[in-house]
Amino acid sequence: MLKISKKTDYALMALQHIASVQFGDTTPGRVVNTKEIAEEYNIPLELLAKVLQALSKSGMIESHNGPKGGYLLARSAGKITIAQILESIEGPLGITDCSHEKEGEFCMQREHCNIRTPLLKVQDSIYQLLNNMTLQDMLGGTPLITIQSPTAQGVER
Amino acid sequence: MLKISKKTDYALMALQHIASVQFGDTTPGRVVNTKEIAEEYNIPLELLAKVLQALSKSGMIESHNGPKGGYLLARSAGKITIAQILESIEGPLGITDCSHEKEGEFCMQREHCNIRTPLLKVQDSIYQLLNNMTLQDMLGGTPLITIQSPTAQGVER
DNA sequence: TTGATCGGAGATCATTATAGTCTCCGACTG
DNA sequence: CAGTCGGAGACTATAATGATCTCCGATCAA
Repeated sequence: MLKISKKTDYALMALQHIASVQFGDTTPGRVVNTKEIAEEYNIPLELLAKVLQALSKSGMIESHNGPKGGYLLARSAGKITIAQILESIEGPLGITDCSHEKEGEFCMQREHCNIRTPLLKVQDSIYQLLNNMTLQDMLGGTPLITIQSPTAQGVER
Repeated sequence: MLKISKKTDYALMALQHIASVQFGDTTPGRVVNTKEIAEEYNIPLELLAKVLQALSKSGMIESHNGPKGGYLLARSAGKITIAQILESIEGPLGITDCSHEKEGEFCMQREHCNIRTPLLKVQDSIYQLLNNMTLQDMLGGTPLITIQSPTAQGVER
C-alpha cells in the first residue's frame, strides 16, 4: 500500500522539530539533541538515534558531539526535499524491483514484461511530487485539507 | 522505498494481458485462463490465481468456471485505474499508519504529531496520480501522466 | 584532567509482511 | 460424468521492519 516506514516518519518529525526550533522565535539557532525529540514525540530513543545518524551521514543535518551537543540543519529547510529525506532513510525510491536493476540482475518476468515502462513513468511522477515538496512546506502550521477517501471517489471522470 | 508488492505487479501484468487479448486484433473477446498468464510471464501459478481471485472479487474482472473458462475484463480498460488495481490487492492506499485510523486507534506520536497533515496531503497527491492513470494508458505505449505537486497546486479544487 | 553528556556504530532479537505452496472444493462444459 | 477450470483456506519460508543492547570516541565544563 505504498507505505513509508516508521523510521522515515521519525525522520520527518525530527527534522520538522529541528527546523522549527532553529528558525523559531524563542531560541533560534539552538542545537537539538536526540533525547529531546524522542521524549517530545514518543519515539524510541535508540531508534531515533539511528535515524538521525543516517540523516547526518547524508549531509542533511550537522552533528555536534559532547555535552550541549545535538543536531542542526545543514542547509535551509527550503532546500531539503521530502524525496531526499525519504531516500536518506530507505534508499533510492523504487516502486518496483526492477527500478534500479544492476547489470546481471533480471527478474523472472523481464523477458515479456509489459508493465515496466509505464511503471517507471509512474515512479518518476511520484518522485517529482516528493522532490517538489520541501521541509519548509511542512512547517507552516495546519494547511486546510480536504481529505479524499480513495474508496469514496468514483471511477468516472 | 514506497515499493508496490509482487502481487500487485502480477495483477498489473495479468490485467494488461487480458486487456490486450480482449481488445486485440487476433482473438477479440477471448477469455484468458490463469495458466496462460502464469506461463507467459513466469508467475507462480497458484499465487497468480489468488491475485486474479482478488481482482474478481473487487469486480474488476469477470470469472467463468469450467473448461474453456477464464477471465474477462468487467469494464473497459479506460475505466480501470491503477489506484483501483492497487487497492484491490493491497487494500486502501496509505503512506502512513494513521491514514485510515479507526476510532480507538492511536499512534504514540499522535498527540504532538507535526507531520500528519502534510503527509496526508502528499498521500492525496499520489492517489490522484494513480487514479488518473488507467489500464488503457498502459496498453498503448506512452501513458500521459499529469504531475501534480502538492506544494505548487495544493488539494483545494 | 576527569567525569558526565553527547553522538557513532555494531550486533542482536522480535514482530510483521510478503511470497510462495499445498490441499480440497464446487462449478461448468463437452 | 470426467476433465478442466476457478474459489478458498491453511500453511510455510523468507525478508523487511521495528526495536533493543552494548561499547566506543568526542567534547565540554567543573
